[in-house]
Amino acid sequence: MRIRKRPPTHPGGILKRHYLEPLSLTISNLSVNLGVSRKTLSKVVNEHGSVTPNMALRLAKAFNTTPELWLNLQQNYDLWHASRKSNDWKKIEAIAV
Amino acid sequence: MRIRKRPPTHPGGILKRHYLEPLSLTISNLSVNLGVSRKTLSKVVNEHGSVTPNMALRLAKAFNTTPELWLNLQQNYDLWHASRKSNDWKKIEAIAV
DNA sequence: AATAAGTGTAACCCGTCAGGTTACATTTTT
DNA sequence: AAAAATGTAACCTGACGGGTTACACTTATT
Repeated sequence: MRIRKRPPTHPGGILKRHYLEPLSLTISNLSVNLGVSRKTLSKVVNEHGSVTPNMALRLAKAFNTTPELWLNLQQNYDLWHASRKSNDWKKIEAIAV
Repeated sequence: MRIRKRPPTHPGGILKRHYLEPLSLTISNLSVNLGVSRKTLSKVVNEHGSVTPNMALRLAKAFNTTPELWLNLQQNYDLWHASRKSNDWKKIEAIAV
């Protein structure tokens, strides 16, 4: 499988650069729109929090995207970090078919 | 966005029907191969546990698949259930562009 | 029939994380 | 200068991943 050297973009970065900034939306403002706490949204935007399925649904509604867009970004991010966190999985032998 | 009426297949179901049974692999057996506890694997197979990024890496190694295969199944499953769990997100208004 | 293997799951432990509220100090706008 | 926005700490609750041990039940296997 392909292993990137650089970490995949965190969904918070996309949210910030492609939505908040172009639309002049503040975190406080958007948090109200999304119906989540300012803290929760801030954590996501600053890449200290994850886009959960529930959050993905909210972002999708707010920005007319699919929830999968956000979840895929998060998934790639999580997968990359999981593959670095430990190396145990690398030693697993393929089941003979 | 598309809303399925029936819940997406849990990755555990795929694992069971497409890998364990055809290969006559037991849960105990595979759990050793994957390097996880029998309990953890049993929960996944019986759809009472999730495929985490770490587990996805293990399954991918064992069965020569991509980790994304397993994570996407889990993602679809989680998203479907999240969309049913509450309806708050449905009331969110799209940000005017 | 008897033994062995596989299984589901409960009880218990631990650590992590989502998400909320409140509060404070700092930065950015207006 | 005054107002708004922000990052983040402290604290709480609830959920969940993952591990071990143990028990009862089912399925093979001998």
